Amino acid sequence: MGIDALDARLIVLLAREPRIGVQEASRRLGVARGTVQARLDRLQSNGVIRGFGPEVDPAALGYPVTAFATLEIKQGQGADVRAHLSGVPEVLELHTTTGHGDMLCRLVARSNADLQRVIDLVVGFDGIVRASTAIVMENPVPLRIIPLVEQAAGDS
Amino acid sequence: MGIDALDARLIVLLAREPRIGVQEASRRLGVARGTVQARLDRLQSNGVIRGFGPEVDPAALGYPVTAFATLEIKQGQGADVRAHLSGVPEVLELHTTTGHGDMLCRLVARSNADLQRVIDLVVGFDGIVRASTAIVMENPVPLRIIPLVEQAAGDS
DNA sequence: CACTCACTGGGCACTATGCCCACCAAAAAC
DNA sequence: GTTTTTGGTGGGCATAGTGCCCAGTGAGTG
Repeated sequence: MGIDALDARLIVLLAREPRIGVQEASRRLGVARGTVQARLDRLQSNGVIRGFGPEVDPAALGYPVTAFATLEIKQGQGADVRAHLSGVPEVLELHTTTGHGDMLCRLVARSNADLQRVIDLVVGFDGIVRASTAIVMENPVPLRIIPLVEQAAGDS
Repeated sequence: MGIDALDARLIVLLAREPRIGVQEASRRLGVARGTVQARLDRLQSNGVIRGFGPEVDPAALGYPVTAFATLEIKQGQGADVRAHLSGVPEVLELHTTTGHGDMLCRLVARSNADLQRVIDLVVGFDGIVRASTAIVMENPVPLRIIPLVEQAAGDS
């Protein structure tokens, strides 16, 4: 576990220009193609790189509203709630957490009005005691990984 | 704006097996290669597909702890706080929200102990009045988009 | 009816891929 | 101090995919 500077440069390069292939990457990094191939294989079998799936923008799909909901769960109902929420397409991710709530989930909706429908879908379930929702207004830092990769490479 | 069933099948296919190319995709979908190419181009220029960057697992980088922090900001300090947080690599994303807090950010750390360091980094800034942190224990629903894509295709 | 638009199926040159190999240097093991 | 791994280099190879072109067709629209 751990990553060196070349790994980091490779990941950053792929993050910035995903369309380039192994050949082009080897040229940009100034190393042999075989090296890039070996690094990529290792990073993927390591699990550092999970895959290269398409990044889909919910807004472009017609779901421009994002919200985070903190849920409080009735004791022992965790599994049922998980199953229920995983069946709701508008629930993009779900975490169980410490702290005031028991779960935190990310929601999307077609509009603020539609968010009401989604929230009703989410909390309209027996195991959920209470929900508090925060609507996202701006997203000054979109989900990113590059700075972390660079830091992980720097002090490893 | 909107997506049809073929678009959805293409996105789902790419999400499940990102390594396949246009050729293979056209075979799987039973359409001509040119069609897949045209659809892909359209989805990308639409912004529906933002890109195909590598999905990096912070845990595999040595950051297995994830947390969400709700921040309360001093009036008029929003911009400064944004700039400060975007300079912290462990801040993976940042949103401004309605509700009790003013901002919500996703953090990662090397350990629970290290999380203390990260939180100090984050809140050790003038504009931040208060922070409450929820540590993620489990992630029953990892960030996903497929169900939403399928729904968007179904009722469009 | 004419027109546009998306899809088809084919062809083309070019390039990348996956997979070999021998060779080399630095680090690790003995 | 010598031997063995390990990781990188640079090259070659057949296969396959890419980007890009075209003419033809069928559906939907004005």
